[in-house]
Amino acid sequence: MEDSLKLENQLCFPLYACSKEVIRRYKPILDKLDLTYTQYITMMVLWEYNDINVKKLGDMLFLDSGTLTPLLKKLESKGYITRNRDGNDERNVIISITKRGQELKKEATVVPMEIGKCINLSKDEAITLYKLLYKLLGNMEDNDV
Amino acid sequence: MEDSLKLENQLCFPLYACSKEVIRRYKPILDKLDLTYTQYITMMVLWEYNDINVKKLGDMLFLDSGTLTPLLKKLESKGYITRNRDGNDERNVIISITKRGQELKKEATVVPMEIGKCINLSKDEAITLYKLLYKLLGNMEDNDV
DNA sequence: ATAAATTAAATTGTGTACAATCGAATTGTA
DNA sequence: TACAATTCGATTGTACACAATTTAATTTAT
Repeated sequence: MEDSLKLENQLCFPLYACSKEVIRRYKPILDKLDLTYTQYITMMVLWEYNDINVKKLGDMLFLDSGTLTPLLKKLESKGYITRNRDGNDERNVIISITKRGQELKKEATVVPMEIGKCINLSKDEAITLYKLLYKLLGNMEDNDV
Repeated sequence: MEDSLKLENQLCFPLYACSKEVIRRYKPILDKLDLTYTQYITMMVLWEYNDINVKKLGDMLFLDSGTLTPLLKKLESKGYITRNRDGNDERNVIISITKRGQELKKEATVVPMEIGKCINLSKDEAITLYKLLYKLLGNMEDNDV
């Protein structure tokens, strides 16, 4: 009972530590693209979908407008995206990737491999971890919708 | 090749999202103790060791002095810890738990169970996830020491 | 048709995170 | 024993993260 308050018996702590450490490994790689990790995952969504509004982007990335608004303004100032109100519904701001943003994808192709090297898990381990993390994400979503 | 830059094919992203979501589940529980998540894991170390210097605390929590210094000052202002220079080596600041900090542990005993409810993984799944996360942490440490 | 409710983004405020740098204390070495 | 290198904590600056609130636009219900 007492032991449940030991750091080593927590599941959340290694989750938190791993997340931070992996992101720290991204930094020197992403520095070359002049992107932070959060900007990088935002660009990943746009590389796939080209256009998306802030709300949907936030749902996909688990981020709210307080985080995204300044981040998107920064990406806009770098010329990777544009921000425009939706003519059909002026409440929405549609984020669109620019040509320059598209081009950035080519430079980013090396990133996943570089990260894979320092992650250094077997295919099986990576798949197991991946599935458990998504299961956990799903469990938590069930719990508060 | 192209697909490696899709969000859904990343291992880091669910790690990052899970970490944030779990910590968000801690918030309403820890609010009752007037602790943030980072303050909570700091207290967990002190509940176990009573005294520790900032350097060792940072090594355990994967946090640096830039994060810990203001956080420890806040815990000090709440009366849960004290901060004193080490007489033997004035470079070190020793963090010690106070009586009030010890008492907080009793109130915190419910926290792990509350969190367990929303994590909602089987024992086996939790153990597998735990081991994989620590393995990953280990792999990354090997890679840059 | 219009007031009330809802929705989306932006803003504000607090709290991390961490790289880079600084200053004081300590240690290693010529 | 000086003095260079190292170590530790604090500080500064940038970038999230998110709760709570605000503002504007849209939808719903009367």
